[in-house]
Amino acid sequence: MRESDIPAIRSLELFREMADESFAELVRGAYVQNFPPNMDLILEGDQCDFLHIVIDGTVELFANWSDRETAMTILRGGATFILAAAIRDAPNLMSARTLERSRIIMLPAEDVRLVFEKDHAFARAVVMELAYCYRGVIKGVKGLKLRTSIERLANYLLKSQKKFGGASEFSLPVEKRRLASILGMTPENLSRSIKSLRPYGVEIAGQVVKITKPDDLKTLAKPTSLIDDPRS
Amino acid sequence: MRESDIPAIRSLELFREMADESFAELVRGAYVQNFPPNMDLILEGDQCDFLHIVIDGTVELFANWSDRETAMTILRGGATFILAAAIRDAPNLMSARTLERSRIIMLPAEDVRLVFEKDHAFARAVVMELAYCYRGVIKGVKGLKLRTSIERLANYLLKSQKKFGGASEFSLPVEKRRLASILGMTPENLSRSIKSLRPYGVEIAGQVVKITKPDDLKTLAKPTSLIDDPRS
DNA sequence: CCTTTCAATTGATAAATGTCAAGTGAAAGG
DNA sequence: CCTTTCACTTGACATTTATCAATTGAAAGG
Repeated sequence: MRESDIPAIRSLELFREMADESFAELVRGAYVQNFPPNMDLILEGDQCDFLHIVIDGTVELFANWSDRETAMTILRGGATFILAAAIRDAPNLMSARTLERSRIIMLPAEDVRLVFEKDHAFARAVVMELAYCYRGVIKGVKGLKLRTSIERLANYLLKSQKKFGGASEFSLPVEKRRLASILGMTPENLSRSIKSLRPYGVEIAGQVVKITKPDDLKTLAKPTSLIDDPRS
Repeated sequence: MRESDIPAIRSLELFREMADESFAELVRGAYVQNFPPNMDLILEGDQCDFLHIVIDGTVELFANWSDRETAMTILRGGATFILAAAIRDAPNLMSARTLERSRIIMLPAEDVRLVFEKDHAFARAVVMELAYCYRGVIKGVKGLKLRTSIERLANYLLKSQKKFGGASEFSLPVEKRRLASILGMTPENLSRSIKSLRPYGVEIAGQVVKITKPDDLKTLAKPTSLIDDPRS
């Protein structure tokens, strides 16, 4: 791995507070690698050998069952994945692939467990990260079970808008078919759902989203921090 | 709290390995209380003041949005809840109520965070528990997104059967309407789904489930450890 | 610049799931 | 023992969502 990657890793929340010595031990066995788009990184069911961290690019976590596939989440710079499996030394519950060319750190899971045993600050950070991820998934389940697909889409758009600083126009950061899968619907239905949001001031042309009546959209979406706010 | 409760708590995985001193500190501020059935314990959105542990009885975690409600999970003796919120000092994402008369330990969340800072063995146990819960929810999402409601029911029945030692006859441990909500369907649809499993050797009379053709049922359910095995 | 490819869309249809309105039946309470 | 209550069931129907089959359109590659 490049020396120049180290400060970027160190500054991630997961590694920020740990002792220099522990960090060195973690980084010693680390790989950093560039992957082309659409490259499989991890296969569901495999033993978890590395904790992965996305430095740059985009990674999709997905799962299969009986000829079906669903996107679980999409990760970007700074996100870790397969932390729970690495810590518990358990098989991966999800597969992972790159969507764009991506730069990824791989820390041997065994090193992670060893350092985790020794360094309390790291253990603390792991707990915080895991609790954060857990809460994220719970919010996802609430959305899936309590909302229709149109409501999920409406809330997704409002969330994206917020992420882009509230601009009334922004660009979808994922292909629509992946977005459909994330939201738990088919691409065909996403198309139709988008159309059905037109009366609420949503215009989507290609990747460009324009929200002209945010208040009307909010009336439909009824966003709540307990589902839609990624922090807290 | 009663002296007699202490060994039971101590023997839970979460507290088994921690130092005596830390355990004493945790237990000092703890409450143990008996609640009648159908008693609200926690309200979604409230700040999290206590880590809860079910000693005896049954607790339902559920969530509401816009006049809708869904059951998230059902907990029995030994289970902890609201751990992630307690650790992160964040608002509860789910509400909780007792289903039966239940005996519950409540540990002040602040004590949990304090002891967590000091006692590495406890921190380690918290991480293991959180990672376990995280993986449980991920399995739930996979079931919801990859399976139809009949497939979810079939797998639920097989899982229950396993829990009861593989007996061909056992009793449903929850009301059907709650089971329906857990599985993400309406009570009406659960009734019909049960009927549609009759060709696969499933007979349900009242609470009593009889599985006469487990192999046929498995062919339909296609259980996989990556969704249906609670451990690993 | 043309061709190819493939995501996205659209329409028609089917399947899954939810809603509403009655009924049934078993358990709890008087 | 009777009444009441309420979970559960059933049937009819509505809605939501998925599937299948074309078609469009934009981006990538020769």
